[in-house]
Formats: sequence, structure tokens, C-alpha cells
Amino acid sequence: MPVTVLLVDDEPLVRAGLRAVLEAQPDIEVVGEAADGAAVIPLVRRLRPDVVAMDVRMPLLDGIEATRALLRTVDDPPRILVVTTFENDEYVYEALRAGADGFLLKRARPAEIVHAVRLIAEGESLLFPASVRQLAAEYGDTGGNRAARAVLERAGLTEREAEVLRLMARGLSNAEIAARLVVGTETVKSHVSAVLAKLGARDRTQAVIAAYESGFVAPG
Amino acid sequence: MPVTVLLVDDEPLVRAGLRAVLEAQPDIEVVGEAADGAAVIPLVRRLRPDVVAMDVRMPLLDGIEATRALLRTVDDPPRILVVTTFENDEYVYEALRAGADGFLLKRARPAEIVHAVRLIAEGESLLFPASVRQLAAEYGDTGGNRAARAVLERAGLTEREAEVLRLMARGLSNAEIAARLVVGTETVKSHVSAVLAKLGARDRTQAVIAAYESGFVAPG
DNA sequence: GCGAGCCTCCCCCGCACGGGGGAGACGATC
DNA sequence: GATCGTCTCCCCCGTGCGGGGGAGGCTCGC
Repeated sequence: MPVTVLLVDDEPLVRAGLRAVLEAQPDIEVVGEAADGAAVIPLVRRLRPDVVAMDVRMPLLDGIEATRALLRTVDDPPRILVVTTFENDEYVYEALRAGADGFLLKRARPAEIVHAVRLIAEGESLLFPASVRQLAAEYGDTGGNRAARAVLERAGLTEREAEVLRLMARGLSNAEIAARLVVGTETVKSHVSAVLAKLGARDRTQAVIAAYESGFVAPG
Repeated sequence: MPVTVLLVDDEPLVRAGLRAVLEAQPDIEVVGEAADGAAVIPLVRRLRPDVVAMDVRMPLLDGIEATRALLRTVDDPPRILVVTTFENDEYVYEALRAGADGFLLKRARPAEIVHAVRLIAEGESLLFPASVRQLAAEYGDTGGNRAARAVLERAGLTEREAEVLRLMARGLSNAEIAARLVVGTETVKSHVSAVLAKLGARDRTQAVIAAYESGFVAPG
């Protein structure tokens, strides 16, 4: 009976890579994929994977928050392997505090990745902060504006407000947003004001910056 | 006759992902992989790929140096698509200046990655953000990597204007920028207007979006 | 010397933006 | 039925923003 794995990462490329690496093993089966933390819980409920390979930096709900939510709301939760690009100790500790069972760098070799998944599935934990620290020093820690991200995630934007923010982040004026959403400009102004208040932004430019910095919208 | 691609990335996971994405296409063939920039030149000599998909951050020889070396030492060099995780102004400029033909984020969707490889193979240049491509059209460039370079350089921001744009992208108002730069607000307004005109932006929000989309400023 | 480009500052002017209120309609929840 | 949150729309009002001009001082290179 193979180890079943759910992949959670906002980059399709990474998901494809993980899938290729893991499915090359006869005893490991990738049973599903999710692109953000918010989609994880229902998927876990349905697929009941043994292991969730979870990215840290994701839109909507990051890996750490998703881990917390998962362990809090799901009975008999899967083991969680946090997968990330390059890390600082804060992330390691935060992830472990949140209840993750292991911690792995994307930079790891395929054999290490496979090994990690097997270990985690067997109930072992896995972490190597030494190599993490070394890599962080080697490549220079870019950090990331976690403050802005946290703000956005905990801001509690409604669906409509998020929609408006997305359009703001595409450079649309209030009038253009109104036309796009088929509502009045006064309505859009209300939503924009709500977005600004919730994000702690002074104007739409700052709101758009927060959207980019938090990963709510991505360049490209 | 399929497009042949050489993958150069120090992360096996990313190579596996790219391979999975690209080989799903009947007209694209991955002919080889390399884990660092130093291994690229002999591989290119032997395999003669149409396109090299090259990571920026790599041990031994980074993607920019490898690009330079490749174009300097190989006859009839392949087209070079720089693939990277984080958008960073220095990298964009440096990579294009080194002679890369395109610039792509790893977080791009599979369809975008495939599209990028095809475009590059056809001799087009590619800058992932639409706004930059738009600039290319506006400035009447003929395509090719010279175009890409020229666009970014000839987008023609002066040093001062670039400085103002950076501050705009940090959410500062005109008055705050003026205070920071120790000049009058009217001066800042002049610079901002120049930036807007050169970027084809209607307001500062669109300018900041362009800054993010072009990699002029990077999230995090 | 002279122009070109850049940085600096100034004027007028229209308007989109954002703050601060309020309010009706609807669905979900209790 | 009552309450809450969301979405919708409205009012007034001040101002920061951006367009369209112009102009002086400075350092370049021709």
C-alpha cells in the first residue's frame, strides 16, 4: 500500500517537479494538488493523503497558517512536510510550532526528497536547520515582507473587496472597476475604502504595493 | 522538427518540473540538463540546442556569466531564456545586457513557459510583463534581444526619475518623496510626470504596477 | 561659445480620489 | 423574528494628483 501525497504549492512548475520525482517511486503516489493553502482542507478531507507536501509562501493562506488550520480542523490529520525555497530560522520554528513534521528545501536532491517523504510517512520527523542556515547565508536571505503579507491575510477582505483589489492592482480606476463589475462608482469607492482601511493603506497605490508584497497578486 | 531545449538549473526539482512541462509538448524536446553554469558550454557544443533555459542563481557560474561566456565562445549560439525565481532589477538588466533573449519567472504557468520557449525559439524576444512588451512596441523596436535591452535602457528613465519611481513603489506621496530627496514638491511632480509619460502609465498606481511587472522593483 | 540634457522650481486648472457620514436590500445565522 | 455581514448606492467636502505650460542653472560634449 503506497504512501499517498498531496502537493500544495502555488507554482505549477514546482508541483510538476515534485510529482515527477515522487511518482518515479513505486511506493509513492501523488493523489492531488492544490495551488494555495485555502484549498488544502477540503482536499485533505476528500483524499485523506498520508503526507501533505506544503509550500510556505502561497497566496490566500500560507503554509504555516494552512498547517495550523489543518491540524485544528481535520480528524486524523496527515503528516505535514513543509517545502520551501530558502529559509530562515523563523520559518523553521514557525512551521514546527504550527505542527509540521518536517522541513525540506526545494533545492534538495530528488533522492533526499523521496527519503524525506518516506520518513515523514513513517512518523519520523525531519529537519536540518544547519543546512538551512548555510544555504540562507550562501544565497543571501531575501526575507520577504512578511508584515505586509500577514496584514493582507488577516485583513479579512471580503470576496468583493478582494476582487476590487485585484482590479486596482491591474491599474484600473474606480470608474473602470465600476464598469467591469457593473456597479456604480460609489459602490466601488465603498469597496476601495474598505480595502484601504483593512490593509492599513493610505491610498490605492499603497494597497497595490501591499498586494504585490504579500503575493496576493504576482508579477508576470 | 522539434525545438530542442537544454535545461540549466542547480535545482533538480526545477529541472524535473521544466522537463515535465516542456516534454508534454510534441514540438519541444529537452535534449539535456546541466546543474551549473560551468557545464553549459561543452554541453551546448555537443548538443546544439535551439534554446537554453537558464537559471540565474547557480553555483560555480551564474546564469548571467554563463550567458556571456556562451555568446562569446560559441559559434551560432543558442537563444537564451533566463528563468528565475525572484524578479530583481539588477538581474533583468544584467541578463539582458549579457545577451539573453528572454526573461521568465519560475512561477509562470505551464502554458506561459511553453509559450516563452516557442517564442524564443522563433527568434522573438520576450519580457514576461505585458507592459514591457507594450513599451517595446511603442519604441518601435524590431524584436530580438537587442530590442529587449534597448527597451529597458531606452525606456529612458533618468537616474533621478528612477529614484522617484522607486520611492513611488514604496508608497510615498509626492510630498514625502520631496522631503526624502530634499527638493520641492513641484520638482517631484515634474519627475513623476516624466515617469508616467515614459512608462505610458496614466497614474502613479499604474507606474508602480509597471515597476513590479518589469522587475524594476521586486516584492519581498 | 553653444546647444542638449538634466534637475530644479513655478503658474493655472480640472478632477479623480478618499474620508466621513448614512441607508436600503438581501441572505445567513441564531 | 431579530441580528449580523455584505453589497449596493447616496450625500458633502477637501485635497492630492496629474496635465500643460514655462523657466533658470548646471554639466556635458561638439
